[in-house]
Amino acid sequence: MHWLIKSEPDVFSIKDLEKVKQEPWTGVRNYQARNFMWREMQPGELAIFYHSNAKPSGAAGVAVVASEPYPDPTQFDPKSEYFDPNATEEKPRWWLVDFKYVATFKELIPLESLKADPALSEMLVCQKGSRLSINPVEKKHFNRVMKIAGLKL
DNA sequence: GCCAACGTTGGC
DNA sequence: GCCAACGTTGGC
Repeated sequence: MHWLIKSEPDVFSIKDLEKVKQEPWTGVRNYQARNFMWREMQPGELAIFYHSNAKPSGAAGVAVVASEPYPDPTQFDPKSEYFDPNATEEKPRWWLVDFKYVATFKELIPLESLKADPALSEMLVCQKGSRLSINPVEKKHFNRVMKIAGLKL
């Protein structure tokens, strides 16, 4: 499976990922998104790195799943904004994987362009009201975005 | 188990 | 900053 992961570039951008090389995807507090990381992602699977809440928002690059799932450490940290008082070390509630940097697109592909492409009309991120921070992406959609970006992996 | 109230996401 | 969409919470 391929994926799309959203991040606000003001908080953590594709450039930040390039700098640190690898990053634990902390702070996901949505069960659907968690389940994708916990139960479905396999190391080596590729993800479109998407900039949300940006000017403009859009597909910015590519990352790769770089770990097995493990408990999100921020859920146990009372000082973290992602602290969850209902989570325990014995029974963690939130799981994550690491992502490793793969590539940055020469130019960001704005959401507007993705939406304008008939080949991507069914891609989740193009749907109205799509809020999920981690989306599964069909291979044909992933390949299409790579083609638009002029990227050969 | 229903649903109103509330909170968050994210495009614009 | 606005607001549509939609997830979560909590009273009943």
